[in-house]
Order: sequence, then structure tokens, then C-alpha cells
Amino acid sequence: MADGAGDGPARAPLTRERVLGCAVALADAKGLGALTMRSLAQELGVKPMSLYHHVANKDAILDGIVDMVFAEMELPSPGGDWRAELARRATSARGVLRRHPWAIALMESRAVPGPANLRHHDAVLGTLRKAGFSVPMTAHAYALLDAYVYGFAVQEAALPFGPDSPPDVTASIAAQISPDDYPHLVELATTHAMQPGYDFGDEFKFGLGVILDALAAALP
Amino acid sequence: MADGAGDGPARAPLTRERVLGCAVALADAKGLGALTMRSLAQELGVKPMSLYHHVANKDAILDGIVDMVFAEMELPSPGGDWRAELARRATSARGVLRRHPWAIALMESRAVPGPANLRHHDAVLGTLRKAGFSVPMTAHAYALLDAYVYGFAVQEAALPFGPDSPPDVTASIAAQISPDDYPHLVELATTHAMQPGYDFGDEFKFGLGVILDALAAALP
DNA sequence: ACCTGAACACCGTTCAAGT
DNA sequence: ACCTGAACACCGTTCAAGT
Repeated sequence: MADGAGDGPARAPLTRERVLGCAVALADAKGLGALTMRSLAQELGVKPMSLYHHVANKDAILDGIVDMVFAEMELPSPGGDWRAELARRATSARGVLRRHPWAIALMESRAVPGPANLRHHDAVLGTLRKAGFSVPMTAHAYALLDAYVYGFAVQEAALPFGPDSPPDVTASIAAQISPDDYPHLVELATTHAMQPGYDFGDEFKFGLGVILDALAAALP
Repeated sequence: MADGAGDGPARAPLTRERVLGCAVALADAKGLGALTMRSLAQELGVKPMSLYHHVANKDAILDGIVDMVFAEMELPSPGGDWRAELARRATSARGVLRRHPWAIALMESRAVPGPANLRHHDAVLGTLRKAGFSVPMTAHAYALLDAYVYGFAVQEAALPFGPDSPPDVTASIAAQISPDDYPHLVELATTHAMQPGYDFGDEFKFGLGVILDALAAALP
């Protein structure tokens, strides 16, 4: 009982890693809006001002958690089969962005990329270069692949249906969309997207295949 | 002088349209962070509480300005050449999202799509269906096209270089990226992306062409 | 060195009051 | 009907103080 009061274990010392890790967990659980210096401090069992000894300010926390998200993504190995490596990387990135849907909004507003972000994109570029793409073609391929991965995450996060949204919400939105005003949306929804077994996430493979096929055809 | 004090024209009456229009202008000029009920009211020459007579709350404003952004995008005509129509729509959407880069972050966090959003996507689906794509293939094409457009906008907004960022910022970031740690990023930047005349926006055409070619090949 | 209490200038929003 | 003043429960952050 040398720790002082309480029957719990000694509180781990506050570190930048613990602050950022808790911030990611809080954003995952309750959304970016619930991530405040005050709520974060409470979650860590500490007073708000203590956080400022480990991070410069809230912006530094936002930069930090975006880079933690990049760090979760599997890197492609420039050595292996470039198509398989880029597919694995894209699939991993999609999964990561699905687990942390708030990250997209931050990526777009943070100016300075973190080290995990830079390492990630350097590995993608390296894989393309080693596969034999020219520098200009690598730029094309990089922009296309990344746009697809990020954009798919945006779509998935914005979907009003899917496994993450409760069925009653889906139904109430569907009821407001009149077939007279939006015939093609209603057609797609009723005859396809709302059928049992449909998973929007499966669309990811199609688009990824299209892109990788086109890149393979552009190899010298 | 029946208007009362002042030499300016009579103040236009507050309306939902005027509130949303001013909110878009404020977000464009100073970013989403500067869009507060109080700053918006001041911009409109009114007290903060007056806004609540025209919009339910700030969330309604955010929903409203996202839909205004969708309303700016050119719709494809289901009648015409589907490839040209979808290319025009994608190019227009990219331009709109470039003018309103804050919109991406909102799209991802707003659950309920507005009428302009629905109309826009219904037109895209209609164009694909009229071109002869099956319903499942239309779902594939829609997901791929939209992911690309949104994702390209995310990339473009997150770019630390480009025509919108001051050259000195670009240079200071470049100086921090060591060729030892990120050799392929440095190669791409120095031999290609930072060359005079390079415009990241030009990458858009390449990816769009790849996608539309692949869709054309998938037509029955 | 690490943590904190009190305070400041902000938020969105409610409620009761003005015209 | 439309607008507003005062107030409430929040923010991020600074500064001076504690151990």
C-alpha cells in the first residue's frame, strides 16, 4: 500500500504515448466531438492541465492520433510481388480507416504529415518503383491508389446503411426517399443493396482489382 | 431614411438561405473552425440567438452547407454519352470540393443525406443504368467513381505543397524529409513533383481515364 | 520534474423578455 | 413574427503555485 490511497494498481505515469493511445480510444468509442482535453484527462485519471506536460496542445494530439492510425496500416514490401503487396496494403488501410472513421476528417485538415504517414507512403512509392514504373507513372499510380483507399473510407463512413448503422435508422431513411424523386437510388437499394447478404465493403475488391489491372497494363 | 439609422441600404431580412450562404463563405474564407454561431451572426449583422429562428441548431447548418456543396456540382445527363457525362460530373465535383475543402470532413460525419446529395447520386446512377450497366455493375461503378472523386479531394486538401500552400512552407517541410529515411518520397518530389509546371491536379485526369476505360470494358 | 487551482476568453444553447 | 439580453454548462489554454 505504499502507492497511497485505493486498492487499484499504481497509476501508470502519464506519457505522450498513453495520452495519444487514450485519445484514439476515446475518438473510436464516442467520436471526435467527445475528444476534449477535459474528457481525455478524466479518462486518464488526471487533471486537464497535466496533459500539457506531454503534448504541446490539442492540435498536437490530433496530429499524433492521425499518425497512430497510419502506423496501424500494413506496409507493402518493395521486395515482393508488387500487385499482391499493394493489394494487401490497400486492404489493410481500408480496415484501419473503418476502425477509426474519424481519421479521414483529420487527415484532410492537418498540414504536417507525421513519420508513420511518411514511412507508409515511401513504402508504397518504393514498391511501385521496384515494380518497374517510371517516376511520372509512379506519381499517377500513387495518386490513383491513395485516392481510392481514402475515398472508399469516406463513402463507407457516410453510408446511412450497413452493418454499423441500426436497421431502424436505415428503414426510416429509406422511407423518406421517394421512388418518384430518386428512382435509381430506390432501384439500387431495394433490388440490390438492401438484399440480405449484400455488403458494401465487398465493392472494395472490385475497384481495387480494376485499378491494379490498369496499372499492370501500364508497366513497360 | 425610413429604415432607421445608418447610410447603408436596408439590411436584408434573415432567411435560412442567407444564413447557409454566409456559413459557406465563412468556412471557405477562414476554415470550419472559424464557423461558430457567434461569428456567423456577427458576419450577418445580427445577434447569435437570431439564427435559431431560421435553423434548428448548428448541426442543421452543417447539414445544410454540405448539401449546398452538392448542389454546386454539375449533374450528368442520363440522356447523353455516358462516358463524357460522367467525366464532366467528376471534373465538376473535383472543382467544387477544391473550392470547399472543408466539405469532405463534414460529409463523413453527417448521417442524413440532403436533397441535393440524393439528386446528384440519383443522376449518376441513372446515367450508369441508361448506359446499359446491370444493377450490380452499377453499384460497382458508382462506388469506384465516387471513392475516386472524394479520395482525390482528400489528397488534394492534405497536400503540403501545391498552388495553395506558400512556397516557404513547402520548402521547410521538404527540408525536414531526409533522403535517408524516405528515399522514394524525396525522389518523387525532387525529380518530378517539385519541377516547374507540375500540377498535382493533372493527376486527376489519369485516374479518371483509367476508371472510365475499365467501366467501358465491362459494358455488356 | 511533474502535477494542479483559479482564471480568461471563448463555445452552443435555453429561457424569458422585448418589439 | 422575429429579434435579443442574460445566463448556463461547456471549451482550450495561460499563469502562478504546489510537491
